[in-house]
Amino acid sequence: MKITAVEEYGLRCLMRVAEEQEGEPVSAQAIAELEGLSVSYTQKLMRILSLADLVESRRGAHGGFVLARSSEEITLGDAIRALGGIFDVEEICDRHTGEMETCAHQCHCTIRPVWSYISRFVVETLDGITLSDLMHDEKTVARHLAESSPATIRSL
Amino acid sequence: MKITAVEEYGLRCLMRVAEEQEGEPVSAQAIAELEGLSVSYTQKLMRILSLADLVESRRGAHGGFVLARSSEEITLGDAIRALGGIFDVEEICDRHTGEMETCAHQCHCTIRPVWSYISRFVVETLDGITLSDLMHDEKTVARHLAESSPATIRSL
DNA sequence: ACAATACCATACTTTTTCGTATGGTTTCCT
DNA sequence: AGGAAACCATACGAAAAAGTATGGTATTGT
Repeated sequence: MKITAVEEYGLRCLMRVAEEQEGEPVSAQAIAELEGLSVSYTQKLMRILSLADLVESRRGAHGGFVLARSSEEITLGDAIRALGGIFDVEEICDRHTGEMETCAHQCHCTIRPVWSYISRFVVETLDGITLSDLMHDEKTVARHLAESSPATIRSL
Repeated sequence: MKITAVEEYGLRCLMRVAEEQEGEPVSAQAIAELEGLSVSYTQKLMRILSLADLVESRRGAHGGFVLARSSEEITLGDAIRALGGIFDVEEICDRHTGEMETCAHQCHCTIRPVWSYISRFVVETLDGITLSDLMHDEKTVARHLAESSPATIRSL
């Protein structure tokens, strides 16, 4: 179970835009320097975020990217979904080899509810954290996590 | 955030061995047919499980694979760790591009505790479920998950 | 107007993961 | 003994992901 490069770096880039205090656009060039990424790659990541309507782009001199909504209105869940998404039970079961018409476990799959449980937890956790939350220090975020215990994960 | 093919199929193959009631070895050929995988690929997956000491192999006629321990003593966490592992915060931060000596967020990384929290939850959940648990029907597993709410996830 | 800045869109290369193929070794059975 | 069953080890090819490059378009400022 892995976090992809696009998710990891894309989220970092998004945070750089969110952290801009004056509301000025942040250029891909600037983000690339801050994160140690190439400008090309940064542009690619920003385009994904732009197409997902998480950031708005401004062309031309002094252009760059600004958040499409306030940092309180964008959750980590929004970001991760845009950048690749969280695994889903249906997706897992659909990825069977072509030799069988349908998932070998379709009728009697006991692994399914485990993935379902975990992915639900992850989605709820990420949806409960906004970019604004992340702009505080680690302890604040940790406290926020501990206090926001997902309640619905018990209802399978 | 994705579950890899090796994790998915490897776990299924392991379950097929666990489900063998008589304690007879299950051949890669037999597992391949049950799961709709090629024999080659199944062998590769079983080798991973074998090197991780989750299964033992028996060569020769009537050979195959048996669990190295009882199904009560092998957890999903053991299996996933053998098959690729769960993402780790250190691993994420180490995967920065070569242009910077160290992670751009080293001193002030607020995303870190979120991944830490999630990975901890996943590890605890998977470590709390044995292959034996999975050999019951979905409802049993679901109930088991709901009842075994990880307690330590709050202590960051 | 024109040059500089910066995003846009797509194509390309490299790396990793996925899956297959092959030749070899061990064990069992007759 | 000898052949068949089954794992072992590695090499190979295909597909997906990661990352780069390039030519183009829009905006700003002089």
